[in-house]
Amino acid sequence: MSEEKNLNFIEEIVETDLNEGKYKSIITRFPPEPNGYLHIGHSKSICLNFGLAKKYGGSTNLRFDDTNPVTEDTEYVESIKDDIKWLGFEWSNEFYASDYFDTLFEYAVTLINKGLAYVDDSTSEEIATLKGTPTEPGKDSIYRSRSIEENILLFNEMKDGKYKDGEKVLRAKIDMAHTNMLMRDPIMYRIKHAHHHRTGDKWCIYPMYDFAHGQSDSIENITHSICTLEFIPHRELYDWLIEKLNIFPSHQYEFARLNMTYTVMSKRKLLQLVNEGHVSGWDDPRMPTISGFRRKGYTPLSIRNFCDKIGVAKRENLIDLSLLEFCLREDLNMTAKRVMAVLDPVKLIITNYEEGKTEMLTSENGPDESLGHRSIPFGKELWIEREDFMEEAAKKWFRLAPGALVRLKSAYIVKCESFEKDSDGNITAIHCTYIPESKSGQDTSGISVKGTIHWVSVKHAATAEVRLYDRLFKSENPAAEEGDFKEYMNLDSLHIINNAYIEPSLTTANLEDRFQFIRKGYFCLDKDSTTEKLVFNRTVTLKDAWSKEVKKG
RNA sequence: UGGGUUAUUGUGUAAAGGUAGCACUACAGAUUUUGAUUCUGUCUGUCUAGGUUCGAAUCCUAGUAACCCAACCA
Repeated sequence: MSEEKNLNFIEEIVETDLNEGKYKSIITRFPPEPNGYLHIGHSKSICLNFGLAKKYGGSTNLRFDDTNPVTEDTEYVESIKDDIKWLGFEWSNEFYASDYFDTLFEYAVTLINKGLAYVDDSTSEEIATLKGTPTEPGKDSIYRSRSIEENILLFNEMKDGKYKDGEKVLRAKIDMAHTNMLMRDPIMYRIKHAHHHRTGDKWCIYPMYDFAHGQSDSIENITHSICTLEFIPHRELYDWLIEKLNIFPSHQYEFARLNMTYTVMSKRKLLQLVNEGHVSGWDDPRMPTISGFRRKGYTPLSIRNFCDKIGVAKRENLIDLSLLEFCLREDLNMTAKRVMAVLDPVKLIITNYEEGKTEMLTSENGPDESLGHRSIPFGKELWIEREDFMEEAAKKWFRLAPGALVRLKSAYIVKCESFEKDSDGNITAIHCTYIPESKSGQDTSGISVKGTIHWVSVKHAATAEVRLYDRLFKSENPAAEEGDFKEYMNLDSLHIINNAYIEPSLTTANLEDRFQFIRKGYFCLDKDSTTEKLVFNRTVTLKDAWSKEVKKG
């Protein structure tokens, strides 16, 4: 019945559940821990969870998994909300695991009363030792046989702050010889005399992930609790707790997390890059964080399309960065306004053009008519790109060289007559003549040229700082390399151009605007911009067939 | 050496016993006032070995490889 739909395995599960009447509608959740910024991997999960609810008419909760007060902060809560909104999703409810601390405490008491939980006074080392290894069974703690009454008393004392951090824990009583390590009497509660960003100092005991997550899902009537592969072993415990507590049976499903070439995706590693100053912050445009991509000029649509294309499955993957860039260019190509900017300038002088004359030329803002037109000032002296001139033309060279003709975009065809060099051999000026009949849009010259180059009028140019970003890592998969992942960083990942020349229309650019600097790439204004100094970030380069031609030799 | 999960072209993902498809990448060509875009075309694949079947990526058996699990993290 769904032959042409090509559903992913989770959509198939949802459709089956819906068709069989297991649920009337579905509820999913996105459950970040507020201890860091969201990255592109999270956007896969966000698109999956929110996308599922949208597709099947359900709803999605945003739930902060804030069970560890020492690593969490409201700064992260705010950034996470911003990122999800920016991506274009709306949650039905904003919840916190900490909303359920009272309920969770009652659940723990229930388990104690059923003889399924006990207070253990062992140190963490003792607990680790008695836990055994994957190949050897663990051993029971001497505290495992405490009476229900004693456990209730002790657990309440834990809550009341009678004990110091680490003195006692509450554990589920399952099976110390279980083949699944997580079932060997997992810790449910630990003592942490720490200030929580939401509950303040109300609690000094906090539930572990396993004792909070499934129950939170259950409380919210989550039908499909979707997480990544490394949580597969947790599912058995997830189900065990729901069964013993006899609460709404949410179900956990696991998919493979996103990995991408030339970057790292673990929060720990990203935090390290920030803390050690390898990048300027979580939103450094080289970071794979959502805020980093946003600052770099990525669009929400491009990221959503990307998440759509990569699919959802259970095998380990390493997605080509080029697919993300394809999705980006696909979007930007349709929407970005075309403008001209010269990043590495050299002066071009039109010897037969009237001194001091300014001509306003009309240029289209993009391939789509709806983007409209603008006028650009043209004059006798122009800045052009240094790399668009070659003293001795290479084969298949379509740009400027002595004697060669080239079209100045939206202006005239010029012919290179001569050039000047300084004592170091650098080109300092190029002298051309222009063909007055070749004016763009009213060309009667009958001349056709192979190359078109961009330019900015010297007299009218504004200046700007332009930041060119490259991949942060030289290795395709730095996390999988030998040694420290930071050894594989690309030390040349940021190139700053202090004085690029930009066409005057760019001086009124806004933060949300997207531009294509013709022939140079896509750019956007950076938040560091001031009225005195504009700063542009390169979002992504254009595809470049010429550089490949050059490499071929 | 225990348990769990996964193997389809360079990458990712479809095909639920019946033509191995799609996208990205790469390559070639056409168009182009962006060496962009657009358009056309080309290349490479079912982890291995057996078996069942008219027919196997799919079912069976035995291997192999990768990843996850021994935090009072999530």
